[in-house]
Amino acid sequence: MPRPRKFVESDVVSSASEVFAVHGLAAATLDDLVRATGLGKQSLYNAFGGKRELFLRALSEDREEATRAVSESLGHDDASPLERIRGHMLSMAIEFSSSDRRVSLATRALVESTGDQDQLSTATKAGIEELAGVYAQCLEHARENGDLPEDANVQSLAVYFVAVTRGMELLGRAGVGRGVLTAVALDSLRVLQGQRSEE
Amino acid sequence: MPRPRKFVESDVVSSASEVFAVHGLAAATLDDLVRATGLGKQSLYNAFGGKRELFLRALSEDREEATRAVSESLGHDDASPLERIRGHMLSMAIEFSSSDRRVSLATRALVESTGDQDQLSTATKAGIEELAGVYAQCLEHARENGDLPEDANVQSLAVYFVAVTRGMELLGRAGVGRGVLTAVALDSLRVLQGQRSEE
DNA sequence: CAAGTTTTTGACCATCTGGTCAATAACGTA
DNA sequence: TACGTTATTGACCAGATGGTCAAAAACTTG
Repeated sequence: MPRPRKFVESDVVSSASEVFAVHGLAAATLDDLVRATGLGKQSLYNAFGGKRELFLRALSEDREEATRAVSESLGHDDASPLERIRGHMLSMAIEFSSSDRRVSLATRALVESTGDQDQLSTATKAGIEELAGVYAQCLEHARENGDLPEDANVQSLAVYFVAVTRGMELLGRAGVGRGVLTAVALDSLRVLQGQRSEE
Repeated sequence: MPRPRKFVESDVVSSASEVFAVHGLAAATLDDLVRATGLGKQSLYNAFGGKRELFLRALSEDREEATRAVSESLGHDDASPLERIRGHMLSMAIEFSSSDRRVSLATRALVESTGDQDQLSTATKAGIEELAGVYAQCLEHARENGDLPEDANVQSLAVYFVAVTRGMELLGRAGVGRGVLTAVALDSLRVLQGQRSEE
């Protein structure tokens, strides 16, 4: 009976995501979003509720996408777990030294969040933990493989890799070149070598 | 002859810096700055030129301060170079897990910069390189000490530590706890152990 | 084909933004 | 003490912002 929507929600969120990745939450104007999505203001409002809510939707989509991508990158059976991590970090170095002005929505959310408990930072923290979980899984496999010592702290190493990638993202955005970023990625992998029991 | 200023420039920049660290450039309202600095809008404008210019001043002060702090932290003779880096990273873990909502202006500048060549990102890149230089110096000493292999890539390791600290900052802001952050810091140091010649 | 429901459209608005202007105040000097 | 110079003050502004409203449009079903 009702008039059907002309748009697909996920497409709209995607377009919005793009805008947010370039401008951030505060700096993205409602008009940017209207232009990018093709919807009218009111339609946007009806479907999502406002700029902030739309950002949260984009953030959660981004989180899913990021997790999925890393899972795939680390989950293949084509190489040993450690080699997969290596490949992953190297591809990150390439991605982050691309020239576009995008910043992951997670980083945006973190930087633009205002409170300790607001949706932005809690959502992002959850995303970080989710991502760390993916790394941890791969590292755990490595340990079972004997590529990592028995007592390696898989959990903290996982968070460590999240931190390194975050840092690489920022450096890339600062204009640090691909060569340097790749060297950083390679350096970061050394924590996995010669892990001796001491801590 | 002229009427003297009632304020000290560096104090004003400091107060402004505080505001920017909490809100960012775009989100900090001129009114916030007026309130925090105690100056009138026009005085601010006379002395600095505008919000953006004031931010750039704050950014450059922040950069000096950051470099100075790290230099001091890494430059003392109280311990071996490697131990100093260790101490530094651990103190970073503590700093970044403090609960205030500050974000370094460098990170702010990076995230809020819009172009490839704008002042924000170029200033920040210079800051990163400066910081990396400080790390590099300490690492070089370590190498001379024999604590690092002859062929260790001091330059890229230096950038690596900048990346890790940047990542830790973000994670800390996301609410990752002090214990985890400390573990990450300790992990990050392992790249310095067992550096064998391979690359 | 008409009714009912929801989307869409585009005009509208109160508020706040960074920034400006002209008038006034304060100081050192002559 | 009067003058020249600069700082300060507070009113002011054009533009943009996120958000809202009421009317029109579009589709499905009975």
